[in-house]
Amino acid sequence: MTVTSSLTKITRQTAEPLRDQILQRCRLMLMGGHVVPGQKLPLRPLAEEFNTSLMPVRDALNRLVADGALELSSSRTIRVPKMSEERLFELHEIRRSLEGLAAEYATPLLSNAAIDRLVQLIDEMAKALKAEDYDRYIQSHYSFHFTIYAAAGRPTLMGIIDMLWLQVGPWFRQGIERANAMSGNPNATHEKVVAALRARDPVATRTSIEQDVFAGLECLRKGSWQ
Amino acid sequence: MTVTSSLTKITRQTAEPLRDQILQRCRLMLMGGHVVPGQKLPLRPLAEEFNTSLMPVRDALNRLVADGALELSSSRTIRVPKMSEERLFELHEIRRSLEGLAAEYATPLLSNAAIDRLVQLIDEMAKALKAEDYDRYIQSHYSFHFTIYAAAGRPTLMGIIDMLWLQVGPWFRQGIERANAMSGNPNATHEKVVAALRARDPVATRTSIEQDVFAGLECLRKGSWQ
DNA sequence: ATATTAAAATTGTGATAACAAAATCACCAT
DNA sequence: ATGGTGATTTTGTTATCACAATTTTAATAT
Repeated sequence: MTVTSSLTKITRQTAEPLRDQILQRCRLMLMGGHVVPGQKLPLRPLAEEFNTSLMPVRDALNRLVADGALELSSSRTIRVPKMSEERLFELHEIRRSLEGLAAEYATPLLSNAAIDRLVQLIDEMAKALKAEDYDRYIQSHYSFHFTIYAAAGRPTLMGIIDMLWLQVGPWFRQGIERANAMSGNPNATHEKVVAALRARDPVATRTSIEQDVFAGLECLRKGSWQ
Repeated sequence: MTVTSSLTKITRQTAEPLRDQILQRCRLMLMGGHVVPGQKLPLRPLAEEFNTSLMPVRDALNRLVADGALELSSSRTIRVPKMSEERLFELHEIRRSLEGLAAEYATPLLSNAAIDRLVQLIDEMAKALKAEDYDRYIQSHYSFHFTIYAAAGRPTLMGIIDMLWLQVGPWFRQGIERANAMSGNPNATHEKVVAALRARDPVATRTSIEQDVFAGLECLRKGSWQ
């Protein structure tokens, strides 16, 4: 039995440290929901799957612990955190505040071409939902939001938002899957965001992003996140 | 020549990892402004000063890099970041947003005893300024703010705020020293915060904390942060 | 069957060593 | 003095190993 499913080996590329390659892999696993809350991530089995020594795995996982995406249990084993209703709520409060801020700043700065791309991404999300291709949905959804946040030109702010997404990641997929089954429309708020951006109305953009974040919270809190 | 001034050695305590002890030391150095922006922090000399091997130092410093408190230069040496006016502004935007949020939530939760303690801390800050004891000022100032934020009962939010303070730390001291020389009164906003808390007025608390954050920014941006 | 306990395996932490890349220094020519 | 050039040192990264603590497993007694 492997720690994670289907990991291809890490190969030594000049310049890029193994640690960073492993970190990127782990980030994708978390963001994509390919990981079970509460699951242990022991260093040695992971290192064996990646075909490296302990050290780069240790570095990558410690980084994710620092970001709150993983946690050190009482006995120091590294685990995917479980979610409490309080933590879920808190994460979305912070998300609302910071993503609203980023969206507001992005409003005058986003190019028309970028806004067109947002429309494409909304379409892609809808298609992915219909096809129940949740990996693609999650990818498009991430692109939609971070296309906006990147335009704000606030690297530290974007880093923190990214950190928050990483913490919500493991629960996002199941929330989307359930919402899709219940035939809700997770794209309604996205269209409001685009409309506000088109109108170049910073406050409206902020408000619609805030609504989107809280719609996402509702989506998640209806399920079992234990 | 040593990397940092006057570091006592780290001794192996059962239970607490060396990494965490070193991390705590480095955090105090950064928060206290006992570190020069742009300064290199090479692993081996630091490990020698702490009397440990590379590994726990490496872990602690990598953690601080993850938090944005230190940076990896192009050639991978770890350094105390320099500050640009943009980054300073961005950090304070985020601080305003999140510390305002935390203060608002703390308003109904802070005990009367805690509010009394805040008044004591304001007094302590004033005395420390008069005595030009900036270490004590920084300590009291930190306690003042985080007594409030801790009461909000939002651990993730507090962690992010703490991370932001760590990033501003190296410039905070010189800002305070200069403001003190110019005989400004950095405590005026603190008294407004206490008044708002006494009145149990969440919006007023938020507003006064936001004002305090931006007063702090003004304090810093007047100087040379390069 | 169930609880207890001891042995075995597994875990993260930390030390040491090897390595390549980068930075530094010394030396020399101009 | 100044600029270049090669040798030396210093750097972070990674591998390997030792260790104590925890977890798991297995055996035993009730």
